[in-house]
Amino acid sequence: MNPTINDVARLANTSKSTVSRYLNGQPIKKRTEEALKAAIQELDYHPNVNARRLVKNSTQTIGIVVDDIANIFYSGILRGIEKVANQNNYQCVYYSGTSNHQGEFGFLNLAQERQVDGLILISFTKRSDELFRRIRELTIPVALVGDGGDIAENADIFSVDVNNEHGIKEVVRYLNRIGHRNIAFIGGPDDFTATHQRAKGYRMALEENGLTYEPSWTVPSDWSKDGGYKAMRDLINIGGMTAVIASNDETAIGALLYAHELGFRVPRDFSIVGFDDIEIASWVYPPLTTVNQPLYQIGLEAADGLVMKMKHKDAPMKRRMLIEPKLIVRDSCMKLL
Amino acid sequence: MNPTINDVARLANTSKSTVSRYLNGQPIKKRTEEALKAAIQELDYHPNVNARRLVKNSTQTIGIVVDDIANIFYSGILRGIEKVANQNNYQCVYYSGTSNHQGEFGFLNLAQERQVDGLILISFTKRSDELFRRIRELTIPVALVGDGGDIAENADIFSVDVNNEHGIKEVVRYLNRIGHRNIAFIGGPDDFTATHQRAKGYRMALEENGLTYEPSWTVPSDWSKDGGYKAMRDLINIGGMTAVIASNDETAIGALLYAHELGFRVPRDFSIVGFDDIEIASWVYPPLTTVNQPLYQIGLEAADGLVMKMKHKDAPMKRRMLIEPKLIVRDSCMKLL
DNA sequence: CCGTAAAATTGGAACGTTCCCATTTTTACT
DNA sequence: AGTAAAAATGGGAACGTTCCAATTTTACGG
Repeated sequence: MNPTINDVARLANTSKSTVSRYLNGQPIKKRTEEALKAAIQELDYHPNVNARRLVKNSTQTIGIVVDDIANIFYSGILRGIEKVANQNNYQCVYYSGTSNHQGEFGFLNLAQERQVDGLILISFTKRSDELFRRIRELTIPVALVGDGGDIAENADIFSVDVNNEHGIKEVVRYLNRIGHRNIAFIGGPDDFTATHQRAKGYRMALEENGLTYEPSWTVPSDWSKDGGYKAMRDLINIGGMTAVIASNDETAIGALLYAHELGFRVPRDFSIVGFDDIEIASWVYPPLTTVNQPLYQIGLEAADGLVMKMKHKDAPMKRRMLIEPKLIVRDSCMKLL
Repeated sequence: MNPTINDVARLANTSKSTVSRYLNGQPIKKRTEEALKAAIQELDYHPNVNARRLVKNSTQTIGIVVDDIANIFYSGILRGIEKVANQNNYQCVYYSGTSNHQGEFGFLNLAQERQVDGLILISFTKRSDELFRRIRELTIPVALVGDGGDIAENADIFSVDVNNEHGIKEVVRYLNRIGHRNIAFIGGPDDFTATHQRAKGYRMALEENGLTYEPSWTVPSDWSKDGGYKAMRDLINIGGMTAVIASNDETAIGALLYAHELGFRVPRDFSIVGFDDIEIASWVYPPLTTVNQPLYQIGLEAADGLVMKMKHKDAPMKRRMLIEPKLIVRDSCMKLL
């Protein structure tokens, strides 16, 4: 029904081999090239990608696995990946874990059925040992966005992550510099590795700056706006702090909302800092001081490492990459004194 | 290198045909079934999807074309589509127009190379006649999210859109009911069909409610936060209105920000309404009254229509579906009198 | 235990490419 | 013009499935 390479060959008075060579950019005599072009146009021929993939045993495709495609947070990362993929003539297919009914490891099928030549796994939650075991059995290269830990490093899996610890330290240093001595901290959910890294950064930075650590000023939360709202309520009940570091922007915005509702002014009564620098961090009032994660760059690096490995199967994979986030000062902190 | 169906057959002492039939859920004798299961496990066999696609000339895949995957606005729609797709054993592949260097119609390749069995095009900008011409030449079913217009309707292309006109009318009615007589309007960019529908709804609703139309109270904008900011500045310079309808939430938030910066209080000094009900509409202060677009449902409907057509090629395609948006009252409007 | 109908199984063609290798054509040079 | 080398071409196998027609096995009544 659809025209095949044979139909083209017949019409152009040549052989399928020649057509195939032409399609793949190999040299062809001028005269036959003209004829081929005409024939292809005439028939509206498009190569059947499935046949090609079968014989080449490769799909020029990168599988991108995310918890939820629609999560705004991944946007920048995806853009970075797509950029590199397109530059190198790879296609992207997205696999959203939650919506597929094949369970946690459903994405493995993408690899096992030879639908993709490489895989990028994006997740910021703690990854199980089982996961690494399964990945290691795959014959295609895999790159991780988020924490891979030592296991990944030892298994020829490339991982790109942000230096969370360092990011929070920057925040504490900044607050200290503008006069804050009493700094509270709103934590994240336990299953995210960033939660622990950020909490650790907070503790260490207090120490490094000679600020005392008051246990009741650290309250756990869940990275949601409502969680931040509640956490701020708890903190205000305890009282005594002049600044609050929320370990992500959404929580910070929740905290901001609660403060507003209680009639407090930010930053006059409380300085608030977030983390992530999501787009809307600058949309709230006052625009939020926060830590920018270079998501685009993260995507770029992850894809770059993967593509390298896909192109040169024998090349050793890059190991691990820690990207430094940057403090973005807006209007949600007040200079004391 | 990878085990094939033949390897499985050999190990289980049967033929590839039997294996194939087993894999496709057809009846098999109990004894051979056991042997097959064991062999498949033993070899860690996974069917090669490309071979299957070649012979079946079908991929069980839906292509989803968006301007930009990362656009938050599409999130809900994508979730709806994925839901239906998964329920019907279809896979989704996303094609993001802008990042691919194949030009405006690059997505056509997905269809022409037989990578997908159906296509959902998501876009809210005006679609060109050229586009419809090209779509009509495709041999696979296509569904549209956004305005298809009469052309789509006449070309067996199913489209799902929101009743923008009606949505804005609801807003005007509501504002009128709580006492507003002087209502301004911030428009959207010209190339979005929703822009015109919403503007039309505004004009018509004023008339229907006996409110006078003041031309200078309609200012065009671009659906960005900064655009809303500037539009509000213009409006305040003109003055006289008690309420402002922004034709999307992002603009409304920009307007809100400008009002705040100038020291006005919302809703005391101005009532502001948005459109879309994006997630953060409830994150700003005050939480924004807006019109909710049932994005999830839109995705559901679009996918449902497409799947129907893919399963029964002969069935007539659904025509056009207009979904009614709903007014969400939050705290950004004040009751007058 | 045979005959027969029904059920299960099998071998081989087909899907549309790529790629190898043998053959033919073209080019370059004496 | 003749020849060697280089370039272009064409035929056919291979990729790993599905599906059809033909064959073998099973089930069962007599």
